[in-house]
Amino acid sequence: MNYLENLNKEQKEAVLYTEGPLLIFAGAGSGKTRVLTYRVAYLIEEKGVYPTNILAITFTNKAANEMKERVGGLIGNTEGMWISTFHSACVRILRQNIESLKDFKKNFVIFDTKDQETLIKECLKELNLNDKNFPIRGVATEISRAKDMLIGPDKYYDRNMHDIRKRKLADIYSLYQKKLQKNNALDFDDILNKTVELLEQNPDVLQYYRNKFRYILVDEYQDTNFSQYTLIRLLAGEHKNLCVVGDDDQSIYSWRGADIGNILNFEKDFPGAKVIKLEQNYRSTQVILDAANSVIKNNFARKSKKLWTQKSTGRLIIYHYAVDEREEADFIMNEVERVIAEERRDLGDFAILYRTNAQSRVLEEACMSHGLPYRIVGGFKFYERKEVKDIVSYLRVIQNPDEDLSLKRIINIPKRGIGNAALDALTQYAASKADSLFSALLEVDNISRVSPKAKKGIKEFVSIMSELMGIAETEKVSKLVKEVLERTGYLDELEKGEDEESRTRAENIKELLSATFEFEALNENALLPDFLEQIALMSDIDTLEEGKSALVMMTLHSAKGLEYPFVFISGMEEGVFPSQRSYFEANQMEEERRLMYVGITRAMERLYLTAAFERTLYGSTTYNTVSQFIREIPKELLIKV
DNA sequence: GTGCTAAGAGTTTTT
DNA sequence: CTCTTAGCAC
Repeated sequence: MNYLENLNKEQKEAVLYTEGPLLIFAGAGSGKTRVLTYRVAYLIEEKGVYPTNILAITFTNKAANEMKERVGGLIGNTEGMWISTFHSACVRILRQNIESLKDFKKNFVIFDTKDQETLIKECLKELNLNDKNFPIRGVATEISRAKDMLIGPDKYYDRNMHDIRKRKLADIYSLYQKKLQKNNALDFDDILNKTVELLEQNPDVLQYYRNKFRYILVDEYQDTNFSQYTLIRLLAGEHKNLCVVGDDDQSIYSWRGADIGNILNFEKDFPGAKVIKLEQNYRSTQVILDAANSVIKNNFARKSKKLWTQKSTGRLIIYHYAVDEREEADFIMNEVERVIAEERRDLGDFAILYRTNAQSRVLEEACMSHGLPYRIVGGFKFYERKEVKDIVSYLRVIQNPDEDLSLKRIINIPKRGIGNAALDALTQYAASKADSLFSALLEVDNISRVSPKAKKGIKEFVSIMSELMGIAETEKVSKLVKEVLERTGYLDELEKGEDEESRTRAENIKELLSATFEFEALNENALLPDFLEQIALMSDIDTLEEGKSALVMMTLHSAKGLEYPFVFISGMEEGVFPSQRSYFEANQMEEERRLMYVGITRAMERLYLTAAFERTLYGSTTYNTVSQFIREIPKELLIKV
């Protein structure tokens, strides 16, 4: 196989070592994706492994698609292989098997963060708890952390009996789970947890998938949480043909439950595991690597490794200390323009990174005033916009009429004269019959407390919905969305509005429609559940189109796995980066440092670090000192301009 | 039941 | 500072 010639000694070893547990420590830019894709190709072409016996897990859909493409490039096609994120793979397993868990039906929907918050709010109300003592986001995080650890409501209660507040939290958690079940909905965490539950409780299902996935690869293993780890152990526990790739220095998701211990303990978990370190970097210049190495060596909790390259020393790192954030942004834009003019580079060669999304605004304004085309990853989420979510809610009710949450959202959109009074009566009626809100709508004639006006509206709504449900059976998603827009009069109403806002909303709706066409072009026989799943599990970075000639801006987190010839890291100030909130704990500060390490190693040719003396963020002005991470870079690597 | 205004709360990172 | 929510008047 001639393509093995393209690999260095360690990479080759990693590709050829196919049987038994293998841990690959892959430093930034060390050709990790190349190893993974060659490994898959090698398994199939040389070892005669069936594509259907391969499971490759990545963290984003973007990474999964990239891997599919590259494997396809090596061996022709990737049919039969499962190359996907944890979440997509689990949804796929659950769609087949969730009914053996009894609590859920095949047509379940996925609740995003916003839906979760709405549901928790309902729980608080029912339990007479106020959101002062139980801030919704805080409760959501607490529940999510418990779920990451596979701790259910009962176990959570048992563990925290001594703590009055946490006992209440256990009540919320428990009610929250009941409500999810009633809505026939899973949140992000449950997608993983229910899969674990399914496999643990059904030996035959587990055996099926163990036999099916003879070879398992997991990318970004340092970012796995306990439930993902458990899932992998379940699937790989028998044959142990498990290859995990990761870099403890790039673990930046502990706040999401990721446990760096999973990668550090791999050799204990899988005795006899082979360990390979990839330290040769193919991405960056020596200067950039020296900076990265010297920053990360301040961390204690890590496996020692050192990136090196055969590339030239490269240019020094440019550090600019600006007066304020506007001047900082201006400096960046001027520099971009200068380099483009003098060195004939493309705008797409530049990326600007920052710690928080809130920092993007000034940069965006600067791009506009300089007339530079730009793309921002994240921040605004297309599918969380009001108008888009409205239409998606229609689709969700069509797929799963049990889902009260979306139903409540859309029942009076556009206005049908169904107000709170009617909704209360309906909710109570549904509760008394322990049935869904939708079923109460069908029996509205039996509910005396609903006004005639509301009854008329409800009947109208029900008839529209049943028509749409019929359409969903036979038609494609794009056609369905069109019908939703038409029959509900949603788009009409927006187009009547003369103001700017109505116009952008109408545009967003049209964008949603074109998203359905795109979806159909890529997924031939895909149906409504597939579409809803895709949009629910889509991450910001998945929407980044590559090869476009535009300046890219994103958070440091989003930038992981990407590379750009020119990288700017802005807001290099204490309190901004590292973030204020990381001061309390040493391991949080180490995580910030890893984030810095990730940021630095995105740069191929040149790195810029910028800070501002005065910064206005969230309406108040602060004066911060320069980030400690700049001081951790040897002076001789920096030029101050 | 709808629509407006005023006050209040929350701002790290996200599958 | 901005977005959301709650309360009030029609």
